[in-house]
Amino acid sequence: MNVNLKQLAEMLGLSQTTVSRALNGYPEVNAETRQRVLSAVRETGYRPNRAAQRLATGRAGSIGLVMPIAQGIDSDVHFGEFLAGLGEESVRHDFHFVINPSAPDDEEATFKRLAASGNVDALFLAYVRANDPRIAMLKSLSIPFVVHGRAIGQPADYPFLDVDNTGAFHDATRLLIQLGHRRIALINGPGNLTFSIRRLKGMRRALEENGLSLDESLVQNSLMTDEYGYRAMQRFLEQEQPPTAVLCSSTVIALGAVRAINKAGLQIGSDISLIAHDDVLPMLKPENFSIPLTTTRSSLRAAGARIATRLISRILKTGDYPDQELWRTELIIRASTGPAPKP
Amino acid sequence: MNVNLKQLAEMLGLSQTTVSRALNGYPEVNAETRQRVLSAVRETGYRPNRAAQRLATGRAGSIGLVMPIAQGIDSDVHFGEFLAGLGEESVRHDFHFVINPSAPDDEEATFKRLAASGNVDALFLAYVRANDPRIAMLKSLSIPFVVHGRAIGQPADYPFLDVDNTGAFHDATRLLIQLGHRRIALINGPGNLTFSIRRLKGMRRALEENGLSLDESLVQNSLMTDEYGYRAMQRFLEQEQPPTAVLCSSTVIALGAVRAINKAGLQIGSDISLIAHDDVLPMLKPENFSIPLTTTRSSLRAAGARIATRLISRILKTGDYPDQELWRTELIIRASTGPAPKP
DNA sequence: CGCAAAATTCAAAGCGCTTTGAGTTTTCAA
DNA sequence: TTGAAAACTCAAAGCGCTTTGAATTTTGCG
Repeated sequence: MNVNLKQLAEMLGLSQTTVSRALNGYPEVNAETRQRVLSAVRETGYRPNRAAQRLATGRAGSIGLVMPIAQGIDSDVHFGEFLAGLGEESVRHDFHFVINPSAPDDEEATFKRLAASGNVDALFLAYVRANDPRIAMLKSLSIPFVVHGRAIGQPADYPFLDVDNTGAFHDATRLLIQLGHRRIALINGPGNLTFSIRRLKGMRRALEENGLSLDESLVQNSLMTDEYGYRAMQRFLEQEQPPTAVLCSSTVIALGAVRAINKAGLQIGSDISLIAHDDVLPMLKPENFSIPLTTTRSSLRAAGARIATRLISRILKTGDYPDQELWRTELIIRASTGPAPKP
Repeated sequence: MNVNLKQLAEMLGLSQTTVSRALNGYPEVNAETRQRVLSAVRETGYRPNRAAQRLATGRAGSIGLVMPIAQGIDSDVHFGEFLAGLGEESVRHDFHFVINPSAPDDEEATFKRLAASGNVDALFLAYVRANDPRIAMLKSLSIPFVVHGRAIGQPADYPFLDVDNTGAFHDATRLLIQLGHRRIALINGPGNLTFSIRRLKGMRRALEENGLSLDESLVQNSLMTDEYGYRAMQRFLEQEQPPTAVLCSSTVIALGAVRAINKAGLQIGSDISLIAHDDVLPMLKPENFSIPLTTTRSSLRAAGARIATRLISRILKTGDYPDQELWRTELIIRASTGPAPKP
């Protein structure tokens, strides 16, 4: 049914060597010969056997993901969305995944095992923590990797793709201040993850630049779920001096926050302003909220695709991508932000 | 660094054949010899080269997923959770994934391509639609597959794992009727998916068994998101004769429904009862709702793991699992259900 | 004991691809 | 025209495993 290289070469009256070279873009093949090969491929539907390629080249043709099974992360919407981007791009290059779920305390061992197994030729790390020991470990592993995020408290001398979280929340906070808000709350992601830390930092910086200081009682760290968003917002609103504005680290959190605000009988955009970070989840669009949300935006799916591209190009040694990227976010104004209410 | 079969065999003074057989559980190896081999493996940390195995056996060692990128499905929490189960189990057997995102109208072609590529030796299908043509296509493909769900309107003569959706919603509805409810609403998943169809059917049957009939205006089909749950519930409550109970096809939907109910100033469990289907999403536990939810429960992650087990056992021709499984759900009573309010 | 049968073990042939090192043919300046 | 360099093409050797078919050793029974 399926032809293999040998048969293809025979049909063309060429050697396997030449055909293989023609296919893999080697320069020492006559242009005309290459055309003949290519059109034969089209006719026969020839597809190289990946296992043979892998064996011959020593490349595994797959990327290792360690999927954290810590509570609330694994089946996180955010992770799924990221995965979609990664998958979309990988499949284009015929790359596989090895998804390795792992408990947090076993992650380092899992990475090592994965790298040693020879089953993957690149690794991917996400959910970076403050001074993440896993990065040093990855560096020692002599296998390409890209980190989604950046550590804190250690030199950024490794390949990463990160979103400018500090900048995003700095800009969002500044906007709120310009609108007259003075008490601003933050419903953040888990406190040990660097993106949460940086978002808080951006917020704090903007406050300080305007002579304001952060009220720690208006900061909440937790998993980014609707439920936590709801509870946090409710707690904030129960304070003697409730905030007039709130930042949410995800639209999923915003979902709960909005619910609490509505329940309290307050009007979003006038009584209280809300800005959420938008990962561009197709299932939760900020413009579909009853009051469309002002957001800082950065597509998680695009990030996944980009990381796949970079990893694959590194493996195949093609193309030339920057080793470190910091994506700026866009601040998009919708109806959930407005001037601070008169006291 | 890493030993290979040849070296291992040399160390042991055996032939590659014998070592290979010892490792793969062939019977014609002396028990003592096998022990020697096994302990040598432990000492050297020998791991067979998967690419070579794949080439030699013709098995790809991976499972193909077609990840729908239709709006609202791809990065669906439910899909992520399922994936976690699948991944957890696969990695245990050193199996890979080929995740192939695909637009709905291109899915059949994607499956075919995947099967023909030789890159996968089993396929997996989810999000089954009423008279799903993809099943016939899978049957024609001569590659093992398991369907998550079941079609409707064609013989169930293929391997599947399904949840008894009809039974689940039948039982839930019956409970509500026993509690005195007469007007019961349903916020369902997409109307073209079979699990939605069966849930409606279960509900309808329970109603009819009790001399009641379904009010079509109390049924809503849509993506299973918070937002749709909210809107549907709101619409129901605006009716002249609002329902006194509602069934939700997912806890995610329940999230929105609860929000709408609260907003309307109604009390869950007394003014209105709610039962949701619980996929056991770690991020959204029914017992954590402000009013804990009564649910029909069936773990999506467990389903993923089970499907992986079955597929792998089929590929390796080990073990012996049933070809068709229908999982019953549990009906768990919590505080969101109560007697119908007096009219 | 002797010999056929059963129990082990082995050498060698692939699996389908890449790549090395060696031709063979063309091209082009002298 | 000629010879060296440039441009192509090729045969063959792996990559590390499984598996076939044969060889060797043990076992069991007359």
